[in-house]
Amino acid sequence: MSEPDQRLYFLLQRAAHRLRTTADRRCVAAAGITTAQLGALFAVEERPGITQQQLARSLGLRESAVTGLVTRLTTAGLLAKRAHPSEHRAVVLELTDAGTAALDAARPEIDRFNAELRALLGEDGFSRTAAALHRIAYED
Amino acid sequence: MSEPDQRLYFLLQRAAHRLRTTADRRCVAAAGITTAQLGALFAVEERPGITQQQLARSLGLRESAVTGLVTRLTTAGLLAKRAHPSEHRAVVLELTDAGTAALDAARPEIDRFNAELRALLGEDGFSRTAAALHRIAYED
DNA sequence: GATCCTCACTTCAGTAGTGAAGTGAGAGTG
DNA sequence: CACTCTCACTTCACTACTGAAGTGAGGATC
Repeated sequence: MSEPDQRLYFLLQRAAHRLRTTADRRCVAAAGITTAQLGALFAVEERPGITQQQLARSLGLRESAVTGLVTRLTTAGLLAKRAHPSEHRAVVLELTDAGTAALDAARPEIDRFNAELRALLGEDGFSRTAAALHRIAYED
Repeated sequence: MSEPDQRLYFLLQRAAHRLRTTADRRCVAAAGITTAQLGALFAVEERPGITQQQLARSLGLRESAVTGLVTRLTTAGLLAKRAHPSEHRAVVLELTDAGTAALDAARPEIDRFNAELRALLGEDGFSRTAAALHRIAYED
């Protein structure tokens, strides 16, 4: 047994990058969208009428990143922007039918992906890792 | 106790993204480079004379990504490209003095960062998480 | 000696993000 | 009624990736 790699930061980036590229490939093949776009669609599904600002907070991104993401999704016809009823600056987001369809097409693929991850780490390792990542992601 | 978040993939991306942005900010403040660039400098320090192809493999990136990364680092004067003695296509990478200096300036900052992570997760959580991430990053 | 092949590296278009600066309609204030 | 302020959202320059296609000097083949 060699000593374990102590640079958790680089390990985390490596793992995240590897997972992202393979998940993106599979997700694009299954539904024509990336996992970043999928995350946005999930958030809108969960909270229809969400604003871009709220979406940014929910995804942990800056508003400028969301502007680009939403632009790509509306251009692709998966998301619709409408004026907010009371807040003149705000925009209200909703899934189109195509957006719902893409979500449905992607769901089994990402479920499979998560299941593979669970099998790789084992039940215990999976939940322990999830807890640690949750702590890192949402600390404070 | 609410049920734990089961979507490990999104959790991992969230955690990686959050860590990356804060680490990048601190690393840029301390040494004027990003953590991606720091990773490349580390790899070259560890194996002077490495080729771009080997660097790509070592970082888990495509060669096209390394072309850009190396270009930015040579432009910044932190890395030097030389012709490979025997392989006419290959390029040999070495740290400049400024590169070594940047590495030295960044090292305490990333050590501090890792220490904070270790404190956040606890000794056990840290090593268990590192093991899980290692499995994900280097599976097969 | 011309021809083909190999394969590090490069280039290009696209996605995905930061962070700083800008925009502009509506609310609040005098 | 003009005047400023607020603040979602946008824009811009940049870093950082992928994946597919291109480049070109040197070795192999005939």
